[in-house]
Amino acid sequence: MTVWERPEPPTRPVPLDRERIVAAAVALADEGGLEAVSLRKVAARLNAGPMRLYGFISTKDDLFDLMLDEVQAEILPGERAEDWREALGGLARRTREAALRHEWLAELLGGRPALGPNGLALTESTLAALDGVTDVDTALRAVETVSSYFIGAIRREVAALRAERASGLSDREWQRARGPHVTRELATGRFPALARAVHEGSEVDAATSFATGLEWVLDAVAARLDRPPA
Amino acid sequence: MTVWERPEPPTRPVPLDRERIVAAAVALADEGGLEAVSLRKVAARLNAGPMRLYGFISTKDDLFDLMLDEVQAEILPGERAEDWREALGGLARRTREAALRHEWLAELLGGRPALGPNGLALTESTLAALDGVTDVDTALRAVETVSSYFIGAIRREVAALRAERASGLSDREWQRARGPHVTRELATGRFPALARAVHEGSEVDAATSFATGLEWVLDAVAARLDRPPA
DNA sequence: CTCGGGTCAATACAGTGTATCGACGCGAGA
DNA sequence: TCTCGCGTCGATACACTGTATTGACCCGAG
Repeated sequence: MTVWERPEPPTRPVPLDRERIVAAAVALADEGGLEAVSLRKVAARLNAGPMRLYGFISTKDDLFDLMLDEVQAEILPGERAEDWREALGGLARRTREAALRHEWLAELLGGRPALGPNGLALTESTLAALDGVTDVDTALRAVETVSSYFIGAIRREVAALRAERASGLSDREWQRARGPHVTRELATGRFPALARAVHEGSEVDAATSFATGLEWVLDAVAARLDRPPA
Repeated sequence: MTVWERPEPPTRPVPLDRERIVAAAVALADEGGLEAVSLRKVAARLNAGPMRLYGFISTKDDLFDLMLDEVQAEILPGERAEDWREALGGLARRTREAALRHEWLAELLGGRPALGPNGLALTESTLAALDGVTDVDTALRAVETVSSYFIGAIRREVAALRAERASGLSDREWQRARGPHVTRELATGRFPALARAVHEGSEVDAATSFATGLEWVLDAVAARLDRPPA
């Protein structure tokens, strides 16, 4: 049998692993949001059939868990934080920055327990920064409170960002009255306090708003760390 | 033509309105979570075809907006709050309670601007409680900070609740080590601070954990209200 | 050289959101 | 009273989703 008669050996499938899968999914989400991530599209990016993925994940939620853990690697602190305040504040700031790079992160944050390796490492490093500063219970409470704050804040910020983008309005216009509908509602006089806030409030950018709230919460933690728990 | 020959007049379609649609959607979500809400199923509950809904909403997200506004009605304060602290704290507590009644609320909270009538009324009443207590800017910052806190906290709590339920583990077991996987990870010794926290931390129920963090944040707000802004 | 096992993908299925379109009942005008 | 147009409703259709099943096919062991 000559070469010409023998068929070309079938192209072996591209080797796959979770890393590659997650990378493809993250890329897809960065481009089109979480809803753009479908098993078919992820597989297509890897020149594979959709069913191939089920060797590495067993459900689509698994993929989201992996994606969350993946970006949490970006949030890990560079070097050991100097003090607890820097550790907690840094965690909040770095999470926010990651969420601005990957807006879909806001949808996942707090929505599922983060028990992947990076998620655990993140909790570990945060708790470690509070070691020796207080008792375990207060430390846990502190981490929970700060985490709750920045999860909520990031969520709100990203939601506002998207709404603004979807409305096509400028930054300023949107922040002022949140589109024609709210402007109209305010004009009815049924929401005087809200109207005053919108008209008299000075516009602050999201970054400083986030930072301000964060400082408040960190101050609250500091107040509890100073005295022993009641 | 006798009666027998004339066909029965066609059953006129059930009159529909947004209220009915939203009620059906909320009921569906209460039973099976947000993902159980499909336009087909909502319509089926109302003895209507799916397309019928498009006269009242123009997209599925619209339906979510309406659902969010609907439950926000449950969060509206009964009577005018005594002081700002009661107003902000009450808002947080009532939101949490609503989220425990409607777990799907956690998925929506903070995910979209709440500009429906009840959402606006909620913001109005909250801002009104701060009227005269501080300047507009500080009031806005206070509302944002507290809102961020409880949105994040509720999200975390509901997520934990669901994970626990899905794992089939008991309350205690789960809270202790979050399932076999984390137990194994902790045993490796790579997460000493986390391990200490899990083993030495006293278990607190979600309600008091929420309340504690809330008090901290409210204290932080109080501290800023006392002195004029820097 | 053959056969068994395991891997991969094609097919299938039930379900989704939404666009299109055809039929049909009702109200207005003759 | 008849008719016509309009507007409303739902059947159908489409592109897509996550996932179960199944069948083909390659590799390595006997």
